Amino acid sequence: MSSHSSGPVGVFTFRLNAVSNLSSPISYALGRLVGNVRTFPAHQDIVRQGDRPSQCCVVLRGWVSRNKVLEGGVRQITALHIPSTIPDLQSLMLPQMDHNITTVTSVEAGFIPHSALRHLMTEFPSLALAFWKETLIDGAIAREWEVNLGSRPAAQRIAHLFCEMATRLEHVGQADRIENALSFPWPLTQGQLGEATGLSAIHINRTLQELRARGLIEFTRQQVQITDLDRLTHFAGFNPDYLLSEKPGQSASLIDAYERAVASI
Amino acid sequence: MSSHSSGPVGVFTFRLNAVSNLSSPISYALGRLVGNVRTFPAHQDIVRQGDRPSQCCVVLRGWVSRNKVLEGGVRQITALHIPSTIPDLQSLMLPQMDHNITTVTSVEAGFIPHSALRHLMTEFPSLALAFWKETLIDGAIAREWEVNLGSRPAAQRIAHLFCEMATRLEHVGQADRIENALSFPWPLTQGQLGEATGLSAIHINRTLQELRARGLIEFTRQQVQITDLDRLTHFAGFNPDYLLSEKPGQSASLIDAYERAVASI
DNA sequence: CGTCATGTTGAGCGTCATCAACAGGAGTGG
DNA sequence: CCACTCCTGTTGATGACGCTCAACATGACG
Repeated sequence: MSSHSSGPVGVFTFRLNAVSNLSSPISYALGRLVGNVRTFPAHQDIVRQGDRPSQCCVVLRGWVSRNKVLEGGVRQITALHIPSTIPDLQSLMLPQMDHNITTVTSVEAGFIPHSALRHLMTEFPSLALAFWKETLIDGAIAREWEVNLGSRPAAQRIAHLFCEMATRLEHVGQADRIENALSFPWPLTQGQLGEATGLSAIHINRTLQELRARGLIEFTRQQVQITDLDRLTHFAGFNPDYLLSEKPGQSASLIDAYERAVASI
Repeated sequence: MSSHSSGPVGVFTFRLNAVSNLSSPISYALGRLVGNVRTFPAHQDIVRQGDRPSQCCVVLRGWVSRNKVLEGGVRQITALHIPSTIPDLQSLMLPQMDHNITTVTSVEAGFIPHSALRHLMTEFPSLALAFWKETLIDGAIAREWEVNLGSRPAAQRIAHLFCEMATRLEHVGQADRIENALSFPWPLTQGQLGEATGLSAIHINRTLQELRARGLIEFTRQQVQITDLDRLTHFAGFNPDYLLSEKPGQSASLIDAYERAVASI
């Protein structure tokens, strides 16, 4: 537990320890680098396609989306990010952003200068491994979204997204489970859900009604309730393996060993 | 230039230098680790979903696809890989594969044991940065595929894939350019093209005819010819920036500096 | 025998339009 | 200061219509 665990940065350092298996000194140092914390309103770009950031953004509260906008104005959401992640970490290695980072809800975000991150990476080489692993998991999620967009009909596509977000939210303690039922906040409008699934807002509306009629999900404003997770999982063809290809803590040994090996040179 | 540059491993070490900006000693060492080179027939899995590989696969000749198969038997191709890449590099960090690696053509592939890669990464910490960067570029390509699958109509979707592959192939010298025309090998059947774009094989067939009728592309068996790259680029809404978010050689300074910084500890 | 080609049919989904519900903000009067 | 209205923008809901694309044919070509 770092001294930051109680503030807004706490969720960040907590995740670094639990999910990314970073050792406490590294996550503590990272947490201390987060500065310039401020609040963004909903539906606002934090980073834009074509930008060349000199700092990275840490999401501390709220949801953000990765998205690209086509010439015609159509927007495709390619990923959803929940708190404690660094959505534009790639700008450290790829200077020009290929997509936008946009707030979904009101968002509290902090910033870490690239220079500080680079310095910390030379001090703790295993940090690069942790970042690489984060990127690999993002990649696995992106692949599953490709399958969703390319191969599943509308109802299953929406259901699959709900399954994925339910799993990810529960994993960071932001979903309430009672037996086989799961409820969690859902800040996306039907229009945004359409942008994420490649469907029109109208068709989203009708398909949601179908899912409700089947008794698979319920909506109370800003909140989704999955009545029977097993049924929804089966309906959507959801397999959670891709979200965390290993049990938490398992890769700690690799990262620790790497740290010791480099330090001993 | 390593001593391997003339053999099949040459394309691998060449790309490590040119694209990944690895220094010659590292790429030379990596090239030496490639062993057990053998040839796979077309349409065969090299690595399967659920596998826990203990080695990584280096594609030396031919094309492979990343793909996932749904319960109903529908296959979604999420990425295409051309020679000189390591498609299952992620198995170093995420032990369980979330997707299949399948040959498209006949493929020559070599293998590097995880243990050797891990050892080399402790010897050259900047190798992790290079691998991370590769993963980030893969991620940028995956995002563009998500946009393709979710937001573009059939004709533009296919045209966009042709633009992407033309650019990537030309980048490694496997496309012939004459003025504004570009021709390159195209080993995918119409069925596989459908699996990559989320369209039925029949609709692929008809849309290809439409593209031919518009004079945008021509087909000779196993070969695609883009008659006017600018026109096709405009038609598809293709912007090549995401493929290499920087000019080759630009990130060499970061990786070199990282190598020196860690070595000087 | 796999791949490409071509016709027919219909389901799935997009587009356009309208309407209700709701949340702010400005102004008004109490 | 608070309550009430009016206005406006956003979201969700619903109907009518048309187009894109999938499903199931059946041949033709290597």
